[in-house]
Amino acid sequence: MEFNDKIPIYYQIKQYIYTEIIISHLSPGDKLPAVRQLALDLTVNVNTIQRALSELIDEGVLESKRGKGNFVTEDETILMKLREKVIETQLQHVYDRLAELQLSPEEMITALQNYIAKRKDDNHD
Amino acid sequence: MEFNDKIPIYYQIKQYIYTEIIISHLSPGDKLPAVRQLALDLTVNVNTIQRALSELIDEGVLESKRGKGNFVTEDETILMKLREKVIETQLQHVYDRLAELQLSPEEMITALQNYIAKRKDDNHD
DNA sequence: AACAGTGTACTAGTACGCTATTACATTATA
DNA sequence: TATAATGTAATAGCGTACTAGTACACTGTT
Repeated sequence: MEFNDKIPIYYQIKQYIYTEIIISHLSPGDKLPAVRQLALDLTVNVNTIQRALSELIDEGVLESKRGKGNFVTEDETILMKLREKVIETQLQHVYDRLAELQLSPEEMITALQNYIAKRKDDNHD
Repeated sequence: MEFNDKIPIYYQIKQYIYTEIIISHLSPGDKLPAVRQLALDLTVNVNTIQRALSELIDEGVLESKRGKGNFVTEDETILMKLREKVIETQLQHVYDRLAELQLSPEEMITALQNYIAKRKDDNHD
């Protein structure tokens, strides 16, 4: 896994787990890989994994069962809003930044459309 | 100025200066406030300002004149591409993140449109 | 009961970003 | 020429992120 060196690794791991849940690679009640295994997979230290997981546990996204493992919560009210919340955070970020650069909402839409079109031309995907 | 504590302050200051140039609060050849003044304005240490400025100087966006001050470059080729480059970086970021979340390009557009509509409803601006 | 697999906690050490402070170099000005 | 204003450099100290290593607590299995 590639990490952005401007943002704490534990924070990026949180985003990664959000993603895994949102795209249903992890489902409610699923057991996560063991912390030592995650550390190997992501080539970071166990403590860094633990830092990320403990925050997710505090948020109620994960549940920890000592001796058993970490599990995706089965609390529907939390999971239902997760996708919407994560996506909205991204949109808010790009909106705020482009607004700083004095783009109008209409210009933001066309800028994104043009960017997507350009990617297709460049065989960017 | 408010800083995101997940990203280095010097890096956010770079973004701030990019913005000031792009929206023409700073024009080619303009003198920046003195480093000590900037430090006061942004309530950070002079060294942190210096860290940001030295990278902008390396990039050719600013020019340093010892004893005189720091100035926006008059090199048109650099400034011409600055706006496009900064905006594209933002679009790339949101595109990549939403693609991770398995949104199609079409869904990204409508998601942004809906977000903008929602902001208007909420009197968000 | 013993063992393996799990999460959790703690310590020590390294690196980096930031602050505070001091000093120095260059330029313009009084 | 002296002084003020500028950028530049260097040091020391602090907090946090990360790593490495060790130990402990709980659970399930043999």
